[in-house]
Amino acid sequence: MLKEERQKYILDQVHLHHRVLLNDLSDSLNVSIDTVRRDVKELDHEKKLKKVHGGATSFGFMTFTKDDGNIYLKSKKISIAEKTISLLSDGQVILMSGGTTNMEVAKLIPKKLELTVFTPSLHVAMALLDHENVEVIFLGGKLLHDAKFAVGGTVVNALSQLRVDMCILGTGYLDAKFGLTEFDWEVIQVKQAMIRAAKKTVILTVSDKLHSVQKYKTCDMTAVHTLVTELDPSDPLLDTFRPFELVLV
Amino acid sequence: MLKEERQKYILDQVHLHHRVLLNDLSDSLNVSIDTVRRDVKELDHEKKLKKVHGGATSFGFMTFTKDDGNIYLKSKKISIAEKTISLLSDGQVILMSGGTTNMEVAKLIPKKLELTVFTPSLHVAMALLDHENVEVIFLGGKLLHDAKFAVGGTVVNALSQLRVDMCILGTGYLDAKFGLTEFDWEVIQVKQAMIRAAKKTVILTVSDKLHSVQKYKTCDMTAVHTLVTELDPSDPLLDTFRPFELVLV
DNA sequence: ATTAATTTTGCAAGTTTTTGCTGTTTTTGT
DNA sequence: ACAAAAACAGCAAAAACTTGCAAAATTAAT
Repeated sequence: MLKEERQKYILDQVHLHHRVLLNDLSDSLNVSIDTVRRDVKELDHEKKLKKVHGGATSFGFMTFTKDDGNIYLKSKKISIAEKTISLLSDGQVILMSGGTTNMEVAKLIPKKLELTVFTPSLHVAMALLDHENVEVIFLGGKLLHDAKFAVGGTVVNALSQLRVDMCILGTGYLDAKFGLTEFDWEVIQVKQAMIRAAKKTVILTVSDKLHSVQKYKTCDMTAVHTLVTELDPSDPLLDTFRPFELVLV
Repeated sequence: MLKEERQKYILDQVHLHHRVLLNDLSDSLNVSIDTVRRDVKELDHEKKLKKVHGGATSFGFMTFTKDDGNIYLKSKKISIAEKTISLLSDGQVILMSGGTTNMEVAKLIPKKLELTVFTPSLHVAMALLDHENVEVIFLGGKLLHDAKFAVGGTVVNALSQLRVDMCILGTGYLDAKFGLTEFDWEVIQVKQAMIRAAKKTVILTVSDKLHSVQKYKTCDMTAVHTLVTELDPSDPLLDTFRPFELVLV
């Protein structure tokens, strides 16, 4: 197994579980603990994850300690959020999924902007309610304990009766070949319904999550209209996505 | 378990409950009290929380209780919440409205209690999601900016299809003659639907709100099965409510 | 294809961290 | 003031980390 594959696997595991133990990694990768240790050390140095005693955690893990080492990731997300907001205009009706990037969008919406937002995310809803001129409609359903996100038939059903201007998907992994993928089946159902309900689909993703594939597929790249990352639109990392009819913001 | 996980759990608990006991932490984390003590000491040194004798508190809580003189009100509500929890049992399906008293109930639910809870309140939903064994279903709809509470046809509609064991109404003013009253018309609609959907109606109210009347009426006293206040059930202040078939907790 | 240079990997010895336990001191409530 | 609970300090075992080094694998060059 190549070193790159290993490190990618490690990153995926960290993103998936928010934390990993070096022992588990060494076990499932069939390499010595030293090798894993070195890999994690490297990834930590590249700010891709945070090495801790006995394992590693993702930056998003520490929800309450905002001023730790994840300033990099946070600033990326804010940059993405700012770009996203330029896509919005008065009177629009939009859908927003969950995720920390969408949270930043919700927080940064200008006070004067008049919007109607449907969302199944508790956190996003909460953040949106700070804005007097935003009408917030929560898509109710069974809530996932970890993601604070509503899933299930009620949500999908409610979405099937909507036809909104835009749908902003926050989390998720993106790959030119495999499209948008996730690791939670129930979330997939909701996101697919969101895409169906919207005229345009906007994907927000930090560049770390580009060229990554997870277990389940939400949609093809052809379903995506706009891709927002913190990278410059001309960045070569985005080349594989150019064949599609995307607006790279 | 990673040290980081532990500390995150501690921080989450502190932020959620505003105060934690070292013993409880040691218990639920399955580590020695010394380890918890060291963790809290560290977090205190990092200014993430405030260590106090026997436990820790969040910074926000301290200022809240000191500046606001409402420690009394808060302790009243906690007392009410504790009484309310004694009404709950494993496997029940219940409805919870919003309000700070219901929030306290949501926070204080024992970790082991298995419940299914429907609620239109963002705050209550958030607090409930802390409990692994509680299934939380959010009743979606248009959210009120101030109350963080879902109202409107969707909520009422969803409620009309439910038949649950109990409905716990948190806010509201109570009077023997005029029944339960509110000042928000849209909230009334939802509460009425909640009462219709439940076999039993439980009202939580601090004694300050007894014998008060607001603009709109939710229901008569005859619709109420149980009344929970911080007062002793034999308190003469409750005399006017005794003619009704109430359980005074 | 073979050899040399470079990188990567695994191992062992020594160091540091973490954790639970001991007994002692301090704090708290009555 | 006294008993109970909590905090502290020191200690020892276990787990995790570091470093240096040699074997193995990968890459580059002849």
